[in-house]
Amino acid sequence: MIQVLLVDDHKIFTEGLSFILANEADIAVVGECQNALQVKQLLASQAIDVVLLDINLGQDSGLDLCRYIHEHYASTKILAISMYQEESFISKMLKNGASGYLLKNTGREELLKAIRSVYQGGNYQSAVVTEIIMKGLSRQKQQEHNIYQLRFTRREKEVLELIAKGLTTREMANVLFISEKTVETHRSNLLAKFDVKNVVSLLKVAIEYGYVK
Amino acid sequence: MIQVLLVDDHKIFTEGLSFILANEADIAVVGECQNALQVKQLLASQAIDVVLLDINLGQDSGLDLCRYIHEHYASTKILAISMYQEESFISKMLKNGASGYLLKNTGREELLKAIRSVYQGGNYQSAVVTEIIMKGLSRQKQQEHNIYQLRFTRREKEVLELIAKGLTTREMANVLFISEKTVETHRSNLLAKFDVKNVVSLLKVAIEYGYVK
DNA sequence: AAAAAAATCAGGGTTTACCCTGATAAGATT
DNA sequence: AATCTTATCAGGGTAAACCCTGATTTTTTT
Repeated sequence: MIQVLLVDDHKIFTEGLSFILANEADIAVVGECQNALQVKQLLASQAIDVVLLDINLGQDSGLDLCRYIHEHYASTKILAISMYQEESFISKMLKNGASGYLLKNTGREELLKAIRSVYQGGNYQSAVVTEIIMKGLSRQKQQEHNIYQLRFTRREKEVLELIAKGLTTREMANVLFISEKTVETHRSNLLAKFDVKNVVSLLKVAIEYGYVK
Repeated sequence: MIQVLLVDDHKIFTEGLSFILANEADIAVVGECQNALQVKQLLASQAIDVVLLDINLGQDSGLDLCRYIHEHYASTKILAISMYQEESFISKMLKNGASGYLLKNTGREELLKAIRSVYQGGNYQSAVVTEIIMKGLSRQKQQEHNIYQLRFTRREKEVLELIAKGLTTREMANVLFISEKTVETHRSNLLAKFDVKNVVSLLKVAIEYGYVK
């Protein structure tokens, strides 16, 4: 009997999955969680074989939770579920210990196949996901400037957020207790990293790629 | 028997719903659609009582589809489902003919209640949604400056879009064949209407409220 | 220990954004 | 006919953004 835990902040989704899985003789849903805390508590009290984990857990980070589970419960397999087919998400989840990545637009059959596959120690990626990863890999080789894998320093993130709040250079300098010149440097670096020429474009791209909300 | 149609581009979600609803004696799921075209075709061939409609249909706009259904099949009730609790989304859906709005984090019980309620000609809003709408309404009354009902002139819309593309005043002037001063006037009017003090905030608010994508 | 990355700041410059007042003219509305 | 809205443009100013070069110190990585 495969002990399965469902994790998604959308209750109706986990309930739906629960109904789907209820029909399978070899699968038992032992819990449905809406947030990271619930998951940690449940894992502490009970052995779980497979966790169906949504990346987007509202407040909590599905990524962090994924790593947590993988580190603390090595034998528990994780199947990431997401509606986003961004390559960055997928590769991050896989790096953080997920044995598979499913999109929410996959069907019941594939879900069942994936659960059984990872339970037996294997991996499972849907065809679509595999394709995306492949494309990502080849893209990485070709073009150096990949906006999905930009890395920012602590300060750059802070400045980006303050820019998004509409603060001017002077205001940011006051908030961060650094000189205006330093703020300008960080902003300038951000513009270069995003390959844009003014803050308006910066903000737009940053929102578009989820770096700020 | 309530004839229900499920519309969501995430197959696994509609399948989950389908399983949930299968247990109810008075409800029959007569179809699951992943896009607008499928919905239109199915509606043309079959009478539907209630459509569970996700706002986010990938390519297609759930909003437009909502209006389409409401206009062409007046007796068909629409229950909007979304993971977003933005007041703008909710009110837009309700304006476009939805009889109710559910968040994806509502449970099975509430879903069933909502379906039966709208089927009988009523409306249904979950407590959370009601609260959000109320807040929105009271906000409208209190503060005269209601960002949701701002009206823009043709030029203002054009300038806003160009700003969002990151163009400078000069570039906009060239594109629109008007003087820089005129562009400045339009931009200035936009800043005033949105009640912000620079283009960065302008863009952010405009994106937030759906005036630009 | 050495190298790389990150954070800090400055001078000095150009460009763009932003603000205010004021004005004209065409088109829509009442 | 009178009014309102929209679109157009100008002068003249301040503030902010943006660019380039160059530099020091701290932190992190190798």
